[in-house]
Amino acid sequence: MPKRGYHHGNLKQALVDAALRLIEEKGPTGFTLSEAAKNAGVTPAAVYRHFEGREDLIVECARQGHEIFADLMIHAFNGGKPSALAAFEATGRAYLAFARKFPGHYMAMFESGTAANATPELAAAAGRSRDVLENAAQALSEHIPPEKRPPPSMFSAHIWAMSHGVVELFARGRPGANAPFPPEDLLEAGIGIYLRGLGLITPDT
Amino acid sequence: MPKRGYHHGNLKQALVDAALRLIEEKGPTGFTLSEAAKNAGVTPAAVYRHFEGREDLIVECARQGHEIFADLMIHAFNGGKPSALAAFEATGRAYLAFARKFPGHYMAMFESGTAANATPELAAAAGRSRDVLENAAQALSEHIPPEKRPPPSMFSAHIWAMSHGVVELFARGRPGANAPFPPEDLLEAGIGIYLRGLGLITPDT
DNA sequence: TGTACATCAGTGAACGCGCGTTCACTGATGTAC
DNA sequence: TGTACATCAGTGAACGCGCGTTCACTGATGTAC
Repeated sequence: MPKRGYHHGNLKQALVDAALRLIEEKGPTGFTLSEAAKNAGVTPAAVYRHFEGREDLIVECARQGHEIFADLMIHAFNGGKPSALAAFEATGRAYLAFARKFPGHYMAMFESGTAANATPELAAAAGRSRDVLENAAQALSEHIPPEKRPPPSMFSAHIWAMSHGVVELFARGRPGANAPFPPEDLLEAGIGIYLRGLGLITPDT
Repeated sequence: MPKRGYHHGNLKQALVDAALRLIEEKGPTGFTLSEAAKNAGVTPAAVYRHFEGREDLIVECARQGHEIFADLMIHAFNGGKPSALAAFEATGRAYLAFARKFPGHYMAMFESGTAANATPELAAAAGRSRDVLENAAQALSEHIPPEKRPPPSMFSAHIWAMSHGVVELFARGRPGANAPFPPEDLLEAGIGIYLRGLGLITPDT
């Protein structure tokens, strides 16, 4: 029901959406409160009815991102079924899918320079998505021969680092960036090699 | 010889240094031309004697970064001695050492959002440092059993992605970021597992 | 159903600020003779 | 060595701009009776 009179109806979310679009276009620091307000069809001053200021708006973007992220990852992991390995690989693919599908959220979460503990709400959401990753690593870790088993948190840090690196270096529309391979393939192959190094995939697989 | 009269003497480099310090402190977009000029003890207008503008100054920072980077990596690789593997691992460590020691350069190169081909000089420097990485990967790649040998450019992309990811996620002084391990150890272990997955390290090593 | 009124969610004008950039200028330096 | 002069490398004032934020305000909505 798009009334669009004096009152907006759902301005808070409209501002978040506008901010996300701007972050996606110009990066987290290229976005301005005034422009977000304008894109939402509203005066800059109206923003202060819903947020404390510019920073607070970015924090809300990041928070929503973490919620979506955690949900997607939980769904992909699927309780470790059908196998710990398959679930783990699905989780890796979900990471990249999230970065691709929600670039504004991704940037707000990991590239905005906002402290992960800016607000209790953000800290909680960020903790939740970190836990998902670590749980997936933990579950898989039990299938690793003990003598070559790294701590699960190191394990998940490796996967996270490679995923993040692929996103930043090869999955962005950076001008002049020549992605040698589709990022999905690149990441899947990289994780595959890594897991083989842990003895989780047999050489003949 | 610090004369410091009306003429500065080496303003161009002083501006680059000031810009790098600011980028390091506040990120690539938090830096302003005016502030860089002030830090170099000079009027903003003086910058235009040496650079076309703000963007041009960042590009020069990135260019110098790529030169240093390539030199360091070439030195670490050391022509593949004493062994392709050892040289490769030294190169990986050099990557992280560079990011740690020259954070301003690193950010200007990889996080500033400037096109890699903004100027021919920058493109040349960036190409040079990319080639170093790929050559190291190429040399090592010949020791991989052919049936599990990925294209060298994919190989180097994996290592680069993991290195970059470790830098971004765990080696920054991000507030609220709890690095579970020293980044050096994290990266070394990660690359070790990856190389084992390629059959380059025997399980007993 | 109608009216009075409190509350909510916007407006729009104003502010002070620092930015990037331009311009005519001037002090310092280097060179020719 | 001294002088005239071209060139270089800076100054400082000015500009227009968009920013984040504040403030008193007002139109729209919801609720009590």
